[in-house]
Amino acid sequence: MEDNDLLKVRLEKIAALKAAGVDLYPNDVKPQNTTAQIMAQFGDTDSETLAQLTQKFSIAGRLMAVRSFGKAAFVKIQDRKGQMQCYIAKNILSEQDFFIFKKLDIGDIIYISGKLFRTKTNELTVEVESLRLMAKSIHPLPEKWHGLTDIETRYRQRHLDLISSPAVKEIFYRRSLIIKLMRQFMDTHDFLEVETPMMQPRAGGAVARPFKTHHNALDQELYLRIAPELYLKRLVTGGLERVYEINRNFRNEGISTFHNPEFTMMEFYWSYATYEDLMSFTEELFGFIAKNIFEGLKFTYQGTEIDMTPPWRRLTVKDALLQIAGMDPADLTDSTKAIAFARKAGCDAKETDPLGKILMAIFDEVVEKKLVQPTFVTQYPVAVSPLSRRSNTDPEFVDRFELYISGREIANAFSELNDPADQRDRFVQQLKEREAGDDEAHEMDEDYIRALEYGMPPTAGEGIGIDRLIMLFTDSASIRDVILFPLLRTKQE
RNA sequence: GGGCCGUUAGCUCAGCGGUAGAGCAGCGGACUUUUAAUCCGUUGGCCGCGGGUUCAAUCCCCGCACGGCCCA
Repeated sequence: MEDNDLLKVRLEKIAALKAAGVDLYPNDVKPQNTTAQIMAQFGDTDSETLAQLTQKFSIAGRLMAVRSFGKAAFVKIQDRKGQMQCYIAKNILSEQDFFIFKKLDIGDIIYISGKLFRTKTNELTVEVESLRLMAKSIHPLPEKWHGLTDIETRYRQRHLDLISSPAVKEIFYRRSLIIKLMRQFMDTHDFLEVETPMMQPRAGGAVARPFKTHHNALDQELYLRIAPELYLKRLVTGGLERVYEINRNFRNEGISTFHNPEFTMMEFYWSYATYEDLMSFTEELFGFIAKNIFEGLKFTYQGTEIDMTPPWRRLTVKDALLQIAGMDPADLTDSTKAIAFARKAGCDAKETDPLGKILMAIFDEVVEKKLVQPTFVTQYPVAVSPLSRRSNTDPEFVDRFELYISGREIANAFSELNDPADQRDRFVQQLKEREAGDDEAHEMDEDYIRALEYGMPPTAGEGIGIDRLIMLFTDSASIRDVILFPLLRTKQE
């Protein structure tokens, strides 16, 4: 299924260019300027001053528009930072260069050089003195005005999306900036950036289904990691004390506007800190990013103003269930009552489930979407937190929080469980749930317990979903809009 | 996994039981200061795929594929 006629025309042009001795894919010219740099430097310079300039400028990029008058033309060249208008005139170019210009198509990569001037309408423009074809394009680009709107094509052929939509390009520039800012913030606070295994013999550190793979030489099953947690805490035990990792996690679960099977997470561990320290730290980190991007702590996400001014709301899971879900205090301690409430709220709950799990199912169904402004939900049931430290005030709950913004979980953090005996008990409990049919329950990890037995300092750790954070800071409705190549089903012909 | 929606020219979209339309892009022509340039002319379609209903299907029905949104 090829665009036959359009392709044929371009192939004829290629033949004509070749016959005239034109190299279609040279690599011997380097542009000395970018469109953005010229604009920044001469955007305010008047015509008279420009006319005095003897300096030549050269830019390269994709030909995006041609307005031709026969013997002259205005064209737009787009490079990584923007677009610039250029003026082509037959009496300025060499005969060969003008011949090449006439054979160009929108979408070709070209190089031009010349002097700057202002047009009648005062637009800063390069008067082209010489021109090179740098790479021939044989497929037509999306329409110039509407651009590319077909969502499937946008994700499958992201190059077309990036070429035709400056707003998309802007999102990925901002994504890079946000991650840079996070690194800067962590480095400033004396955290060490590390990399831990993506392929693990046991997929631990979170509650999720893993992807499975196989190493041939070792003849061993391996899992793509669902979290780096257990490795990062080994490093804390090893004395690194403050570590962070920004990298991909893989979870073999459904795809939605908030879930991609591979997603980016920043996880960090901070010795001698508690989950309460992490709340303040998170407020500072998010504030640091927001101030750099928005020059303030308030911004709009999908039509709703989000205010990141600290301190953020803090409430316990229990209080959230009482105040927001409208549960009765008796429902929180009685499994039968909790199950009845859960069923009424429309979530499944099995009689065999521990109470804590049932409560969290109600939380996810009823409370989550109502937490629009930044909110730390604290004190999770121990049953759903196999790696968190028990609370000193109530051992059935743990010193943990999840951060919700715009009704979505953005971060998960807790004071780490560093008592190896308790950790073993938790793993044993998880094994029981696995045997009861919960294939997401955590596996036993003897190596990890052994590491804890050497003594891990009291530590707090946090994971922040980078893609979701970037959605928030780019006002994106879908996680696919902040991931360059989101997973799609392979198309079969 | 379920529900709803979409798939028509390279792109953006109309059409809707009687055999395919527009704009942009392309091609030919005019034009040396345009800004989605303009003006004249013009090429281009397995109407996602497979069945069915019908004298006749892009249109109605069923299935499939891919995508979107919502739900689990």
